[in-house]
Amino acid sequence: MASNSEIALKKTRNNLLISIGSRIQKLRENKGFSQVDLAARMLGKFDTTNISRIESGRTNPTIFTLYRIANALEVSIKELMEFEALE
Amino acid sequence: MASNSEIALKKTRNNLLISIGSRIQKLRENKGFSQVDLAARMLGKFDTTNISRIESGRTNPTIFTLYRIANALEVSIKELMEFEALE
DNA sequence: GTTCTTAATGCCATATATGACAAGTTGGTA
DNA sequence: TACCAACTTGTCATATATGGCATTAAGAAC
Repeated sequence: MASNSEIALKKTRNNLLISIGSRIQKLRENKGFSQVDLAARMLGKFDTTNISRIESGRTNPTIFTLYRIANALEVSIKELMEFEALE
Repeated sequence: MASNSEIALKKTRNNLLISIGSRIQKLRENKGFSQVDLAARMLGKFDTTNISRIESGRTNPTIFTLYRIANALEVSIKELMEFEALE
């Protein structure tokens, strides 16, 4: 069974992932890129499927993935991290 | 066989991971924490083994892991990302 | 109606992050 | 010498990020 702290940790994780996903989506749309555009601009291969999953907070991306996303969006990782945390 | 761009991508990844690992180590040592201390301060479970691997750039941590590390080090994720890029 | 773009979602395979533990190393201190 | 703390490294299992592809849905055009 899941303890209260495990549930709280999962909520913290979900809030983080949703915040970052929203941040990415916002930056992407400000640039006028589609998810396909963004994946195409990234270093190496990256599947549009995963862009969708990251933007909606369904996966927990690695720092290298976020680095490549930031690069494709022409912002620094620091700028990518300027999101408002959900409670 | 690995193409030139695959090799370049791997080098980019390694440089990123080493930069972030060094940044974490520096912040940790400034706080006077051992790796055991840091792992103990993190939300949820985290193994000291993995602290070592992250600090030396041998693994590609997820954003949630970095979030928990930042939290344990009492800095924001943005501050954690203030590292000097290699090369 | 159809067609096109965009995005979401489901499934499967592979690579790897992490958990967990044992063993080795290094530096200090006695 | 021995001991101890901090760290590294190896191995294995499990969870999951990502690659890849098919399908679905919604909206905008025509």
